[in-house]
Amino acid sequence: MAYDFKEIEKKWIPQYEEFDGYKGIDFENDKEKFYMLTEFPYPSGSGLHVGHAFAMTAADVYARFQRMQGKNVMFPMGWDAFGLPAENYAIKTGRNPKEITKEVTDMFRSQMKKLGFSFDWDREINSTSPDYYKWTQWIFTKLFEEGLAEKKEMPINWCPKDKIGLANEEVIDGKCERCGTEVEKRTISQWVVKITDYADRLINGLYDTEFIEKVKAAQINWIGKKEGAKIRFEVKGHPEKLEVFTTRPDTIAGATFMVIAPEHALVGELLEGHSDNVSRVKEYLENIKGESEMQRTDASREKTGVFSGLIAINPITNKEIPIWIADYVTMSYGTGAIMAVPSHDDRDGEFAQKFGLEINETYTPDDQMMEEIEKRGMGEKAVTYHLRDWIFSRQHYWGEPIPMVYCERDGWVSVPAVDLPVVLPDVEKYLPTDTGESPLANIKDWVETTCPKCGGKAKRETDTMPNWAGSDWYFLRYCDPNNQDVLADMKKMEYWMPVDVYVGGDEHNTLHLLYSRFIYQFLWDLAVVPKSIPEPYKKRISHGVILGPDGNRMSKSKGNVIVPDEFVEKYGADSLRTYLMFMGPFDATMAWNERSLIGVRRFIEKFYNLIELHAGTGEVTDDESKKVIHQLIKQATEDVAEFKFNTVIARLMETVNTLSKPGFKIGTNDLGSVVKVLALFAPFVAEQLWSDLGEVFSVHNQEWPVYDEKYLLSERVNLSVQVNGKMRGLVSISPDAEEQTVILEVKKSEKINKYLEEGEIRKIIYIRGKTINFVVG
RNA sequence: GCCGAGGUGGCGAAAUGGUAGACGCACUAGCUUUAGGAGCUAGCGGGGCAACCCAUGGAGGUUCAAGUCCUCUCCUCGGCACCA
Repeated sequence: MAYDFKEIEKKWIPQYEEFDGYKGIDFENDKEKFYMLTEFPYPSGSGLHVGHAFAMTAADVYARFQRMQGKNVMFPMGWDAFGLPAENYAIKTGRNPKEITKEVTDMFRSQMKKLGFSFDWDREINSTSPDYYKWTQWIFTKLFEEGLAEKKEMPINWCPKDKIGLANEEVIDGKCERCGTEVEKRTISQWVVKITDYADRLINGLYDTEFIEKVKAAQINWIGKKEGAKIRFEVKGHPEKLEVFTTRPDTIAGATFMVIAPEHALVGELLEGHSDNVSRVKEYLENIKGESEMQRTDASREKTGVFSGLIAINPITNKEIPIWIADYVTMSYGTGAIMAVPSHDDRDGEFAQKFGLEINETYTPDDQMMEEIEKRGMGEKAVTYHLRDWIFSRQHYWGEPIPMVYCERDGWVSVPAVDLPVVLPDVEKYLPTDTGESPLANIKDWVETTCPKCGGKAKRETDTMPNWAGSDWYFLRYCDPNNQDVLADMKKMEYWMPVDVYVGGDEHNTLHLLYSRFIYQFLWDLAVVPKSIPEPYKKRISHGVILGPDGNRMSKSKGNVIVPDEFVEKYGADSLRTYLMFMGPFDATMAWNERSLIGVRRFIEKFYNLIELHAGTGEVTDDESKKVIHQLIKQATEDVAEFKFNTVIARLMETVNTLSKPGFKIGTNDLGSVVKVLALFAPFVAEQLWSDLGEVFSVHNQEWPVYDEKYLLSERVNLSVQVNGKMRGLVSISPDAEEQTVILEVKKSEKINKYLEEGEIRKIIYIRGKTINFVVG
C-alpha cells in the first residue's frame, strides 16, 4: 500500500481520545516528573496560526522525547480567552462573547488534535470560566489586602473616538489599536498594582533560573534599575528645594542649569505666581499640549523648552543656574527634574547649545563628590527603576470583573473569598459608555450592592482586569485544574512545579513573563505556593518566527498569511509538523517555502516505503544497517535534548536514503527504533508503521532507543592529511593507528609526498582519527 | 543611543579549533512514460583543459591548523528608548 496520509490520520486521530499515554499523573513518584509548558493561546476567530503550530510542534516534540525517556510528563493546554478581539466581534455582531469563545475554542481544540499535539486534555483550562477567574479575582483581593493594589488618579492613554482608556500595549505608534485615532493623555481613576515593590526580587530571582541570556537581558532591561543619587537644589525665593535624580552625582560641578518636566508640581505653582515669564511658559505648555505621546518621545526630534524664570543654586559651585521647562524631561522617570550637565550629557548639551546656555568645559568628575554631598546633607544615594506600576483597570466588558466594592463609609473593600467569583453579568450592549466606564456600569442592579464590611449601601467596581491577569498564574492551575477550594493543591504544586521548560515568543519576554513571575513571588509571600520553589519557571526558551513566503512578517494586509489547515489538508499533519521542525534552527526567523514542505513530504513517503519493504520479512539486521541506525539514535538523543530538531530530521533523511539503497537487511527491532525517532515529529505515520511492524499500540509510550557504541566504531576512517595546514589528501586508516603507521601510509601516496618533498619535515601533529599535519620548511 | 541575536552557494541551512557547504529546495543532463505538485542516475560555490588557485561581511591577530578563539570595524534583524 502506498502512503496515504488521509487514511492514516482518519484511522489514528480518534484512537488518542481515550489514550492515557499523554496524561501527566499526579504523584507518580516512580518516575521523574517533567512539566513542559507552552503559552496558551488567545483563541481568535481566524483559527490556529502557523506560528502557534510551530511553537506547539516544537514543545510537543520535546514533550514526546521526555516521555519516551521515561519521565512523567505534564504537557497541558488551555485558553487565554478574555480580550479585545472577541469583544470587538461582539460589538459588531451583538453576539455574546461567551458563545463566540465556546465556538472558537472548540475549533482550536480540534485543530490541535489534527496536528497531533500530545496535550493532556484532562487539564484543559479556560481563563473565562468562572471556576477559573474566581482565583484570578482572589489573587487581586489579596494584592489589595496586602497594600499592593490601590485606586488612584493616573494619567492614561485615552482614545477620544472610542471613549476608552487604553493600556500602553494597546497603543500602536501613538494610535488606538482598535480605530487608529491618535491617543490623548487623560487622568482617570485607575487600579494600580505596585509591581515596583518587587523590582529587586524580579531581578535577583533571575539568577535562580536557566532562562536563555536574551530573556534575562530583556527583563533586566525592562526593569531598568539605576543606582545614583537624589540631590536637592535650593530655588531662589522659594521655600522648597528642587529634588533631582542623577546617576552621575560626581558630575554635579558641571551642572549649569536645571530642567523640569512640564507636568512638574513646580510648574503648577509657577503659573499661579507673578513671574514675568508666566505668559511665555503658558504659551509653551499650550504648544506641547497638542503633541501626541509619539511626538514627545521621539528622541531624534529637536529639543524645545522655555525658561521658567526661576533660579536655582548649584550647591557645589554656589553659582546661580536657571531652571528651564522642557518636554524631554518626563514625570514618569526619576523625580521629573534633572540637573543638566551639558558638557557630559548629549541631550543636555544639545539643549544648552540651542538656547545658548552656559557649558562648563573645565570641570572633571569627582569620585569623592557623593561623600561630600551626603556629609553636607544635600542629598543621598538612591535607586530608581524604569519599571512602572501596573495599571490594572480596563474599561472593557470582556474581562474579569475587579472584585471590589466602594462603600461611602469604608471606602474600597475587597469582595470576601466566599463571595467569589464576582460573575461577569450578561449585558445588552458591549460598547463602553459615554463616560468612559465599562458597559457593566449600565447594569444598575449589579452595580448596586451592599458593603461586605458594614452591610450598608455600596457600589461595585465596573472596570475589568487586563488580559495579562488570567495568564499570571495559569501554570499553577494546570497542576490541579478543578480544585474548588484553593487555586491549586499545595501537594500537587510541590510535585509538578516549577515548570521545567517554558516555550514562548519573544513578545512575551517582558510583560507576561515579568507579570507572572511577580504574581508568583507575591503568592510565595502569601505561602499559597510551595516555599521550596521561589521561581515558577526553571527554563525559558523562545521560539523563532515564521515569515510569509515573501520574507515579510505575515499580515492580512500583505496577503501572505499561511493557514496551517490548508497544508494539513494538502500534505498531511505529519509532513507539516516535520517541515516546521526542519525549516531551520528552532529559534531562527525563517520564511515559509511550500517547495521545501513538498520535499519533506517526499521524505515521509520514502520512509514509509522503506519500513513497508522490510516489515514482516523476518530479516536479521546486518552490520552496516546497525551502524547507520545507531548513528541516528545517537544524534537524535543528543540533538533533540538541545532543541536542534532540524539536524535530527536531516539525519533521519540520510538514514532513509542510505537504507533505501539495495542490499540492506533490517530486522523489526531496528526498524522500530527508527520509527520511534520519527514518532516525535510525525506521530500518525509513525503509529501506522509501528502497527505494520506488528507492534501494539502505541509507539508513543515506548521507551526511547538506546545506542550501542560498539556499532559506532569504524575499522577505517578517512584521515585528512595536511601539509603546512593545507589539506593535501586523505588516507584510509584504522582510527587508532599509531603515528608511524600513518606516516608509512601517507608516504605511499605520491600526490601527498610531492608536498612533503618540498622541504624538511620539522614537525608532525597527529590527531587520532581526524588529521595529521606535516610542518615542512 | 542601549541590550540581544546574526552575517557561510541561487535559496533554507550543516560544521566538539582538524576534509567548509551535511540535509532539503531550486537548477542542469540522461533514463523512465508518469494522472500523485512523480520516480531513478549523475552533476551542482567561483576561476582553470588541468595540476591547482580563490572562497564563510571587512581588516588585523593567536595557532601546526580558524567559519569556529581574540581585537577593531561594517551591515542586517529583534527588543527597549529624550532612562537624567
